[in-house]
Amino acid sequence: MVRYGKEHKAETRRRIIETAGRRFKRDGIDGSGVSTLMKDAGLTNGAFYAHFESKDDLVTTAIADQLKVQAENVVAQAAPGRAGIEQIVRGYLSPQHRDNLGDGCPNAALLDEIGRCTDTTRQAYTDGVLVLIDGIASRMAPEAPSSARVKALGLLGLLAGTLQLARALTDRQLADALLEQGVNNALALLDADQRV
Amino acid sequence: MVRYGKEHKAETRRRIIETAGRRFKRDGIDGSGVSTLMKDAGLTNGAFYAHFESKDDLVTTAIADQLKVQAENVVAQAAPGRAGIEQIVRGYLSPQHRDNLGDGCPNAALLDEIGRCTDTTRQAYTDGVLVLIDGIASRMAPEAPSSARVKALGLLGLLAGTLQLARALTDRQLADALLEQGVNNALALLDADQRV
DNA sequence: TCTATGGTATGGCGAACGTAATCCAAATCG
DNA sequence: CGATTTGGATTACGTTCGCCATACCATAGA
Repeated sequence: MVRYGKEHKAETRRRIIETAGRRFKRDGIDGSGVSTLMKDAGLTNGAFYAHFESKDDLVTTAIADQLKVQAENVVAQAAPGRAGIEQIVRGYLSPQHRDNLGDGCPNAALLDEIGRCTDTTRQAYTDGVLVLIDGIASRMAPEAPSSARVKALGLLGLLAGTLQLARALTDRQLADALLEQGVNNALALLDADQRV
Repeated sequence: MVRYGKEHKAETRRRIIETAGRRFKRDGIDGSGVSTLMKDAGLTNGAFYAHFESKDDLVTTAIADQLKVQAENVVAQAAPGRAGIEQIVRGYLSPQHRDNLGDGCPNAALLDEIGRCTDTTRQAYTDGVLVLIDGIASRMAPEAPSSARVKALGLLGLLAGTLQLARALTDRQLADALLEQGVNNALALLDADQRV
């Protein structure tokens, strides 16, 4: 077994990606400096460029990683079919998720900032989100028509936007009510979809 | 009496607020420096602090202004009742709006960043968005039950999230399809609401 | 002309990204 | 098994750019 070899560097790289993902979600991409990101990983800023070409390189990698993890969680943890979707929706639009930026959905935390990123980053985002989307779509329409993907994207837009709005409001009661409304909206769309 | 006339300074301030609103929406809050913001207004950075206490002060003011203008546009331009809502929804989830950051909705452009702002800024956002929301709510349920406000917030969340998602995707055809799906979703919610 | 006012020009200070020069521990080889 | 090599990490630095402040100037009204 290699002791110092490839595993060491790969593990360090992984740690940077994971802690950076959390930091980006909490403080934003522009709001997170390289030296802070490295301190989060227990390193100093100079080591950064042995792992990534640039901050943008890390941003792209971290976003892809966040979406991958989220997709795995969806696939692994949620029940199949409509029951799984309802489970996902209720967990997503919960006060716990609203109040936990770091462990939460990267879409809700970063979506408008991602829209301003480089094409490379947005491409990685697009690829990553489609994997997540397919995990959701398979539960919305098991027969999987081509429109299922678009419907799942529509659902994700609703979820992310509602959560962002709940996070931005200072009135917590109103934010709570909005989350409930969001759950009702999401479920209503699913039911309307099945009726057609 | 005042030398330059009150109008002059007030007009300069207004110009800064308006150009800053556009810049924030295009480049983000963290992505916009004070000297850039002032250059946009045709001034140099030093003059900034004759008009605002700090960048945060401008951020708060600009967000409030953006929401005020948006609320006025909604009230002024959209027809009353359900027809007005449909008009708003179709305009909001249009490719034109998606491709025009600077003139677009401040919620879609800045929502997740606003969630990370100071309490003061978030309070100003909350106050401002509620005015906008009431303009929408009055068209959703003319009898105006207390839940109309929450329903309108739910709709705004759907609209903003869907538009953000459409902006982040690199696949334009998919983004177009998502916008259409968003329109259908929004209208379905309105109809479901009326049936109850 | 005198003075208040709005704006410019300039600068301090810190943080940002990125690049070395150096260090130290593990891996390899004679 | 000791010397050498390798490579990940540290420290330090350069440059740029961020926010914020102030000394000065130009203008317009009294």
